[in-house]
Amino acid sequence: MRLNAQAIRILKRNAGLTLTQWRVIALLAGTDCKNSSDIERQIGMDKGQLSRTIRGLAEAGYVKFKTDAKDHRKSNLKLTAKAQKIYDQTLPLMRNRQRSLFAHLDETEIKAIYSALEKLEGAAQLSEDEL
Amino acid sequence: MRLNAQAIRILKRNAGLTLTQWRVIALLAGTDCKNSSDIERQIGMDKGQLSRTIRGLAEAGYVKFKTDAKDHRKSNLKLTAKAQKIYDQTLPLMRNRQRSLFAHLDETEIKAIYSALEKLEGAAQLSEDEL
DNA sequence: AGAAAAAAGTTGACGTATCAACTAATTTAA
DNA sequence: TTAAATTAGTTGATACGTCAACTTTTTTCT
Repeated sequence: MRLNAQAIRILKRNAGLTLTQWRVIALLAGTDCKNSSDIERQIGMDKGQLSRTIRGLAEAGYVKFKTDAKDHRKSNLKLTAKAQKIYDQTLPLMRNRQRSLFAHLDETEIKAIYSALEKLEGAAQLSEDEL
Repeated sequence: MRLNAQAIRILKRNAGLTLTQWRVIALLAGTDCKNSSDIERQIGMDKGQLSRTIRGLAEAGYVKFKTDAKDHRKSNLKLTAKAQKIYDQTLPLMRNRQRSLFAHLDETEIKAIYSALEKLEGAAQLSEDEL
């Protein structure tokens, strides 16, 4: 989407990260998400893509993972210091962008968008049989 | 996007087409677009993807193309009878879907969405320097 | 306890979006 | 008229989104 083009450039130039890499790092840094499934639940991202993204982050030295002691299916993720540093540096940039994007919309518009998108998603989930 | 999931299923099941293939066929059938650049201008689709989509359509026997007599860079596209038939069969299905999607939104919401998306696109095009 | 179901992750496949470099043909402008 | 710029289209690369099949481990149910 064009809407993300700016974010993508910022991330690439300032952090050397892709958008999905950023999202994962941001969730690990800023929420209590600990493993792949937590992230999946939080943002509804595909398991498969998540798996590959995390592997990429691990290979690039941004996360380490260790199998959960109690549930051997899970592996708990932890950001490295390197990742934490980049996160701290990059977050303000992303916040600014977010602000400047939504600065052009008034409250009504923002509400309308969210409500309309919700309805559209709902309608989009009807099965074809009902058409 | 999830919003397209339904369209994708309809196209796959009823026409054996992908979404981009459908879009190209629909433009060739329903507008005066004649070549790749026309389509590009009409829906802002990427040249490269367009080129590959058209090649795919040609290989599947949906379009034929012939170099323009006056401008040898252009190739004029023409739907085959096969494509035209599928288009005629599929258009009603897609129209129904479109209607049922937007049926859930009132006039105000639709306007708000369009206006908000326009503003967002505008804001998204500012260069990072202005942040 | 043992079978069946569910959850966590991995991997493969395909489609879509975007950017960039490139060739060939045409237009423009010096 | 010739050199430079533009336009049409192709090809390669990378990222993203979604679906499906599969393994391993845990939970549920009887």
